Amino acid sequence: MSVLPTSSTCLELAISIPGFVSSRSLPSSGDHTGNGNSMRMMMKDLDINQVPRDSGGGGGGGGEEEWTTTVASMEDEEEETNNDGASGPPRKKLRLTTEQSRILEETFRFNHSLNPKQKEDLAMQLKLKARQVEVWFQNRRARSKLKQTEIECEYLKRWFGSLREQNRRLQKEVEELRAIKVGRCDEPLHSASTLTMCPSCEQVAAGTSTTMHDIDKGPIRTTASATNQTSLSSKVHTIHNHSRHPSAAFPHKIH
DNA sequence: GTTTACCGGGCAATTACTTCA
DNA sequence: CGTGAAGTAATTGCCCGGTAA
Repeated sequence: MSVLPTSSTCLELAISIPGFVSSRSLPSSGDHTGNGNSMRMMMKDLDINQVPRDSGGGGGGGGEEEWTTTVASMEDEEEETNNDGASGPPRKKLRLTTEQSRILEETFRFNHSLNPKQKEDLAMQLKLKARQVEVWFQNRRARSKLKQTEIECEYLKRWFGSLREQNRRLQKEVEELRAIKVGRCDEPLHSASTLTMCPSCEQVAAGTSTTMHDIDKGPIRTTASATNQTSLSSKVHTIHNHSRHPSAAFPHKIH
C-alpha cells in the first residue's frame, strides 16, 4: 500500500492498495435512488419511449398529442436510416419512466448482471429492447462503482490528513527530544533515571548489549516527554499498527 | 494436448441528448 | 431566451474466458 500525495499542498492522492478490491458488485439498497433524476422524473412522469408523431408541429400542445412508441421501432429504423450517409438523423435518447427505473433498480438490487434469459424477460416486461436493458445495467454498474470510488477516495483523503497531522506532531516531538539530548551532552549517557525505553524495546535491549537507543534509530523516552500524553515510541507503535491496513477499515461500502 | 479463430459479455472511455437552474 | 452543468442513455473499442475446429 502506498499513499502518495501528488503535492505537498494538495490532498489529491495517488493510491495503490494491493489486495484491495473496489466494490465488487453486491446487491445494493443504498444509493440506487440517489440520483437526482428521480425527482425530475416524478415531476414529469412522461413516457419518453414515446415521441409525438408530429414532431414538427403542435408547439406546447402536450397532453393531447398522439404518441407512438419508438423503442421497438427504433432498431428497425436504424437499419434503414443508417444507410443514408454519415450524417443521419440525430441520435434519439430514451428516457426511462419512473416505473421502468423502479423495476430496473429493484432488479439490480438482487442481481448486478443478467443472463440472456433474464435480460430478455426483463426487457419484455419493461417493453424495452434487451440491448437497452443491458446498457442500463452496464451504466448502473459503472455508476455504482464510481460512487464507491468517491467514498473510498474521501476516506483516504481523511486518513491521509490524519497521518500527516500525526507525522507533524511526531516530527515536532523528535525535534524536542533532539534538543533535550543535545542539552545533556555533558551528562553521562547511562543516566537511567532520565532515559527509559518502551517495554517492547526494553525486551529487545535486554537480549543484547544495547544500552542506549539512538534517537534516530529507535524509540526512546525521556522523563520530560513521558509527561506528555503518549510517548514517541507508543505513537510509533500506534502508527505501525494503524497504518498497516488502512483499507481494511473502510467504514462505508456501497453495495 | 495445443493452437487458432470466433463469439459473447463486461468494462472504460467517450459521445450525445435531455433537463434544469 | 440562451447557456452551462449535471445526469444518463448509447456507442465504441478493447480485453478476456469459453468453445469448437
